[in-house]
Amino acid sequence: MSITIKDIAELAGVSYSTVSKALNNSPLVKPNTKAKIIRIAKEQGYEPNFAARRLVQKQSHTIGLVWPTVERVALSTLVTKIKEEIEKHGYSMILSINSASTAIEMFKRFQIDAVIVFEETKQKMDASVFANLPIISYGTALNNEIPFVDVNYRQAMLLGVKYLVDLGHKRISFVGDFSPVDQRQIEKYEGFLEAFEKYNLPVTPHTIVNTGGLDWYDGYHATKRLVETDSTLPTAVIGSSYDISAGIIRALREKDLIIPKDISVIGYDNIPQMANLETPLTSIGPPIDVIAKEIVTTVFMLMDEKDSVPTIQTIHPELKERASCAIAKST
Amino acid sequence: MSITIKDIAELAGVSYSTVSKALNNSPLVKPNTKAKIIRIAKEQGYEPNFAARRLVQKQSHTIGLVWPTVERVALSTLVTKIKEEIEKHGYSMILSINSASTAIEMFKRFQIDAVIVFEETKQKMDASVFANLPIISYGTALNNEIPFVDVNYRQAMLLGVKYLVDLGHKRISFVGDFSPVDQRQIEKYEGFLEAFEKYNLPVTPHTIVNTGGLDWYDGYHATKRLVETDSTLPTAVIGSSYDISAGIIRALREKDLIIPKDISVIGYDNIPQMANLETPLTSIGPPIDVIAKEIVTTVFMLMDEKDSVPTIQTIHPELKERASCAIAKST
DNA sequence: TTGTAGGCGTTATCAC
DNA sequence: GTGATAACGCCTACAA
Repeated sequence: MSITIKDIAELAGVSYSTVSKALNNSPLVKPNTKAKIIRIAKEQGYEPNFAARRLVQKQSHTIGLVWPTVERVALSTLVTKIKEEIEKHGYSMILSINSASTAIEMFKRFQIDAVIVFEETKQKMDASVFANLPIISYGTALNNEIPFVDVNYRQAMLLGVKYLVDLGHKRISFVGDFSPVDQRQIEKYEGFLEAFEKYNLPVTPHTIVNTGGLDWYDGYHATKRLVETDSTLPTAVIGSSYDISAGIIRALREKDLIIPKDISVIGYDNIPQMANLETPLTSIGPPIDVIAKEIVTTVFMLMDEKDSVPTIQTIHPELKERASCAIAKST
Repeated sequence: MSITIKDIAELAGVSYSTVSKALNNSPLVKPNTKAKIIRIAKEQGYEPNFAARRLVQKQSHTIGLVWPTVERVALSTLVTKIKEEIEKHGYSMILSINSASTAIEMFKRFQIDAVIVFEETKQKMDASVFANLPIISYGTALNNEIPFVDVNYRQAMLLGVKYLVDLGHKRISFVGDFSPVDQRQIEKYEGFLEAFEKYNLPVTPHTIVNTGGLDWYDGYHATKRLVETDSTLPTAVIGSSYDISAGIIRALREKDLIIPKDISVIGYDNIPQMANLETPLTSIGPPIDVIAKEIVTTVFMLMDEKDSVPTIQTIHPELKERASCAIAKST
């Protein structure tokens, strides 16, 4: 049996309410007694029982994050950033890798104050699961009732294409995966096509390169195929994710194509790691910190007053210049 | 204010202790009343208050896992397996990406029943933090007082080298990272050297190849350098991790070396993904499921009776044959 | 400045 | 079968 404030009260010769006050650093207790009580508590290795405290206080000051797909790394940087952001608000973050409904069930047991969901698949979730629990989703809209932080992928592609066009590029390739499962990949693809039409770019056999996967590996192979054909190569390439872009760079280098002299490259995913690739990569997408901040801010808004939060919140992308793009050679 | 068993009691015209029993499906309450109570509870959207329950029950049936380095993927498969294993015991798993002491502090607030720690750095942790809390660490020994699940990396290397020697190989290279920070990498390296001496293998300029990092990337470059020298190539290579091995395969293929005809390869990390590489890789190390099971079993032992658990528990490696090794050509 | 007492929502132990 | 009632450990008026 662990030690409680009653035990301490006895040892200190005061009532346990005094102990409670002292331990909560209330100004209502004489410094002397306070010091004494605290000392005794330390000596006895007192550990507050949070279940009891929460029973009366109702708040855990903790936010739960549902992240069923740990094995896909892409979000790990974001998770870390979100944690930091949450801590700035004086809250803690806890993680579950279960599916959304199981995780939320568990979080409720812990009296979590709010939930952020990263679930990839659009799942039917009984509304009772998240009834009067501040909850938000990122990536895929979980449910039409749950506020959702979205990224404008289309606009990101537009930004990238425009940038390249302004540099004089015309033969631009999109290297990405468009498995129909992932809405985000599809939007990037569609965004590229839109931009393509908008700037009236010439269609070549290489305009769209399907990687068939999201690993560096997939980007590498796809690009390898691309550069090994006889037809005229693109002067610029847009990679649809960090990993894919890493593969692209590798494949281009192996073909002795100098970036950006021979070919320009832009990668999606605005994360610091882009700077550490073989060639520091100019990238598009909302900076990871911005996404984190947006998500966390929204969650706290939700906790304050549920109604003031829009159902969909869209984050706009930026373009970060690094060393992988150059003016197109006049051809 | 949410609804409690008292409210339900009133609506059902029974005492709240009866409601409690009914909701816990006690056989001590007449089916009729039970049904009625459950119906009312549903109607009212009753949600039990777990803080209150735990105040009396002391158990949360949840195990906390401390994993500060999400951004390093290597462990994610293991985390998932551990979660599954824990669920087999009817428990849940929850994750924190904070440092061990912060995470444990938080877990205690949630009345977690036990803790598993993946922390990479050996940190001084005040014993009071984990006083009478079942706790275990994996990877690096956290502290001499905390039970620790270890992997016998040396033996793994011995296994790999022996296997190759039995196939007739003599010129064997070790491609790995031995940054002094990571004890595990060092042990792999040392294990290789031991085996090397044991079998009296000839030292060549390529016996040891330092990758200087743990990414596929690092393995790729190191191997590239290796195969591009003029000196005689090894007939077999051991890669010290999954990612590094992926890089090795890539580099060998680019040099048009056929695996295993021209060169045999073994990779450390006995995970299913090894089968999906360009060449399915024969690998060494404890199967990931075995590690998970070992960790979880130990944790539950610890919860049952703290004293019966050895401080260090060592898991022994296995060798999984796939398609990357062949008999050495007689030279 | 300190102590008393009621309550938070459950479960568990008794009586009835 | 059902109902009081006492914990569980803590917080917070309010009383002293």
